[in-house]
Amino acid sequence: MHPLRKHIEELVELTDEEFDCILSHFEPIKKRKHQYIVQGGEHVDKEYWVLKGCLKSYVVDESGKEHILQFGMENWWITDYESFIKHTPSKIYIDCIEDSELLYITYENREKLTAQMHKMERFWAKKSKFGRIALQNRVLSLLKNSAKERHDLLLEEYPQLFQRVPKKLIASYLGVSRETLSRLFP
Amino acid sequence: MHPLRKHIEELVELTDEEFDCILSHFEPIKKRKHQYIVQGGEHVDKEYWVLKGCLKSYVVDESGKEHILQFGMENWWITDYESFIKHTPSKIYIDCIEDSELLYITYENREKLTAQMHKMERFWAKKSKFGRIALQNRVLSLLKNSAKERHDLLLEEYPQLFQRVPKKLIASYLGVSRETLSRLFP
DNA sequence: ATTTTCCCGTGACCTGTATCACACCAAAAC
DNA sequence: GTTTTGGTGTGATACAGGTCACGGGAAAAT
Repeated sequence: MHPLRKHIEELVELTDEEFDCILSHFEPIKKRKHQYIVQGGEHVDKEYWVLKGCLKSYVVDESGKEHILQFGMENWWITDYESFIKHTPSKIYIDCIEDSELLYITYENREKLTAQMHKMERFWAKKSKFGRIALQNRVLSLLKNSAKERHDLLLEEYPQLFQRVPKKLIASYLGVSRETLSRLFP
Repeated sequence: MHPLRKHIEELVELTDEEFDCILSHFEPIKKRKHQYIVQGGEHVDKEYWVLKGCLKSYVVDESGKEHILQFGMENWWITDYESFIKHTPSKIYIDCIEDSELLYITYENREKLTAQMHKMERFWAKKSKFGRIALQNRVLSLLKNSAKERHDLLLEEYPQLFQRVPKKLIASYLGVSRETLSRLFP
C-alpha cells in the first residue's frame, strides 16, 4: 500500500478510487541535503509530506541564530502554516537535513480536494487539531520544564530523532545552547 | 445582533435560522471569580465561549507553581482542547479571574452541529488553524525572544489584558517570575 | 470598621544557561 | 590523499532571571 494511503487511513478509511484521486492532487519532488523548500519572505502555497528523509523548519533571529520550530521525517507534514493558511509572507525557512523525497499539494489543490471529498476535509481538520494539541504541550513544556526535562521528554517521544540529527539541532529545538546540552548529557 | 452570531460571522455568513439552530446547541452558564470550569483529572466534554468576564487556563507543576496557557476574555473560546478532542483526562485547570458569563457547547452537540451544518465545521476548522498558528508563534517567541521582548509583544497584541489581570498572571503567561517582570518595567 | 488577603515593588543573593574560546576528530569536498 | 568543513566536548567567565525575604498599600472578606 502506498505509504501516503497508509498514513491517511490512520484517520479516515479510503477506497482505491478515493486514494487515486487524492494522489493525483499531489506532485513528487526530490531535494538534496541543504536545499531549501521554503525561504523567509516567500509566499508559501504548498504543503509537503515527507516520503523519505528529514527536514527542519526554523526562524533566524537578528543575531543569526536558528530556532527550530519543527522537524519533518517520514510521514510528517511540513510547511509554513502561517503563510500557507493566511497567505502572508513566510517568516520561516525549511531545508533538508538529509536527501529527501517529498510529495506536495498546492493550496489550490487542497481546497479542491477538501471541497470534493469530505473525508479529506475531516482528515486535515483532525491533523490540525492534533497539531494544535502538540504545540500546546510544547508551550507548556517550555514554560514549566527545565532544559534537561525537555530533553528527556523529547528523547522519550522521538528517540529516532537523536539517531539522525546533530545535537546542535536538538539543542535549537529545545531552546538551549549546544554547549549546555552537551554538558547536561556527558 | 447576538454577540456570538457577530463572532461567528467574522468567519462564515449565517442566516437567522442557521444562527437560531446554532444557539440552540449552546447552554448559558454563569460563574463567579475563583470558580473553576475545568479541574485537572476531569474528562472535559464542553467547550466554552466567553460572553463576559475573564478566565485563565493553566497547569500546576510539582512545586505548585502555575503556568498559564491561555487567557479567555469576551469572544474567546476556552477549554482543555487535549481532553476535549482526545477524550483524555485533563492536565489543566480553568478558572475565572472575574465573574463571567459563558456559553458552552458539549462535544456531542458540537459533533451534531458540524454534521448537520457544514458552515460550522468550516468555522471550527478555521478557528483550529488560527489557534495553531498562534501557538506556533508563541513557541517561536519563547525560543527566540527575551522576557522583555515577550512582554512587549504581548502588550502590543493584547493591551486590554494589562488593564484587567494582575501582573503575576502576565508573568506566568510569559514564563518569567513576578519579581523579574516587576523589575523589567519599573 | 476591622481584619485578612492579595498585589506589587525592591533588596540580596543564587543558579542555570549563554557566550567565547579552544581543541579534537570524523566526514565531506577537492 | 589532502584539505576543508562540520560536529562535539570542555574550560572560563558573564549575565539573565530565579528565589527568598520584607514591607506597604489596596481590595476583599468578615
